Amino acid sequence: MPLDLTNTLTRRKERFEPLDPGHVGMYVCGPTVYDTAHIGNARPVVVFDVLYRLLKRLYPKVTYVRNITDVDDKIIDRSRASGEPIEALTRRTTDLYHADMDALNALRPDVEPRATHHIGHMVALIGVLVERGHAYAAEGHVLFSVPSMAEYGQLSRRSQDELIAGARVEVAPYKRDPSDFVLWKPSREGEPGWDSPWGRGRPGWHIECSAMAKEHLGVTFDIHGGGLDLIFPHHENEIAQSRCAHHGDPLARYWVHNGFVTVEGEKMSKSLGNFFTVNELLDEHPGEAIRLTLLSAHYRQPLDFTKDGLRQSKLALDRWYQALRGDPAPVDAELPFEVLAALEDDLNTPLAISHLHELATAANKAEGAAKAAAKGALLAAGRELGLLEQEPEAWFRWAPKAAGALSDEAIEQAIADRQAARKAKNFAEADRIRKELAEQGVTLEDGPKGTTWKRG
RNA sequence: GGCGCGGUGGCAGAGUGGUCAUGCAGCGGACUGCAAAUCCGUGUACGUGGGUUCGAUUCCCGCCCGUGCCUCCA
Repeated sequence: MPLDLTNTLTRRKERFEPLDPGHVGMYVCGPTVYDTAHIGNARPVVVFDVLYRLLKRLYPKVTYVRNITDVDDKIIDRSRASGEPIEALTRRTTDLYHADMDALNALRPDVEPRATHHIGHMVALIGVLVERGHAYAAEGHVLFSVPSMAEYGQLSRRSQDELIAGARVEVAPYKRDPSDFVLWKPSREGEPGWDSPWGRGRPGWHIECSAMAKEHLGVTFDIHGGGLDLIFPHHENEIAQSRCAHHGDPLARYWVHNGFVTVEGEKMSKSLGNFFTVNELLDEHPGEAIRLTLLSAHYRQPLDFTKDGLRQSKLALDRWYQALRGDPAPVDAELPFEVLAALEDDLNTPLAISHLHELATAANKAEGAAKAAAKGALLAAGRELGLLEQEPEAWFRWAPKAAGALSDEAIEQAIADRQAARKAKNFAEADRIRKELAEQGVTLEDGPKGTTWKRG
């Protein structure tokens, strides 16, 4: 089965054909490490993690590159405001980012280049652009000359006239054209800076991705991903820089963009107070529930992130883990065809999820060897989505961080007491214990093989 | 203003030119000491007005509503 992806370049769903079927390259724009990741940052991570897993299944080798932007004005501002040195700030937020994304079961990329480790490549790239007349130096800055590239605007479908008409913000005096953008800017005393032919300074935002993508994936590679909002100006400018430096060769062949996240129907913003960091969500919700919520809408659709959505995701996972409970499922089962087909059709994760529900129903109904096989199929399907990666019992024992939850031992003891009461037909006492546990968020399930329990 | 996306049953959310999404919630049943979990059954859904068609939620046009981007925000 072939893979189809919606390519922003053509605005159409296209058959994915890698340059080299033996080795697929993918670049996704990563975080600027100045603050903890919020739920909007997590969506592309999870979406492209699903794509990465799928590509690894379909092709013998995949190189997934996701950068860390560790030089940026926001970092400088934050450091200045808090007094935390830049190195400490970027290291701390990078570590937290890793921990948070790990908790969402996102695989680490194969390469995670840091902008500060690629300044030399950026300077070299800028040098080529200046040499070829696509960039010019002015007042310590180096600017990309947008009018020098006839095809500028293809990805975002903007004509240069529109750009100029839309450039209402104040235009820096050193710009020859209002749409020109910064490749290199001067650093003042106390700001991070590197020596360059244009004086001590630091790179503009877009150039790092051009430089690092070239370094780790070559001039032209297969897939470039990121959030919808990056189409313009970031990706448009990356394309301009890279193509003009590389004799017009394409940068990426497939551009894949995920939709935005809103929270309870509103755009997420700090002023509205609906700004959720992944880290604080993880205190109250299992990582897999957050991940499933992010995958419950198609990646190109807007996603409204809600408490109720999280609750539903938790219930869905409860259902699947319930189906896996008991005798362990075989871990080497084949991925069910319909799940693979859903993912290959432009990463249709909601459809894949509906198949997981059907697989769970089938597993619940089956008996004996057929049950084991059905559980294996469900497990394989879940794992393909980066879900169902823990033991069912561990899942059901999960407790929110803040909860003064009963210990597992206390619960087990209460269950034993209740069993004794039940055996003595003292159902009033048995029900009292069950009610008491229920008030602590613990649900009991009496089965033929004894009583099992779960939190939440 | 320019470019774009979307309006599906109580909720979430796929999809399709002509019998089924799926899950949650609800209702009924089986199972259970009672529950929980599980299973079975259960719903005149596709913003609106036209058009194309034997037939449109699905294609085309208009309208209404919502929403995103327009220089450093994933």
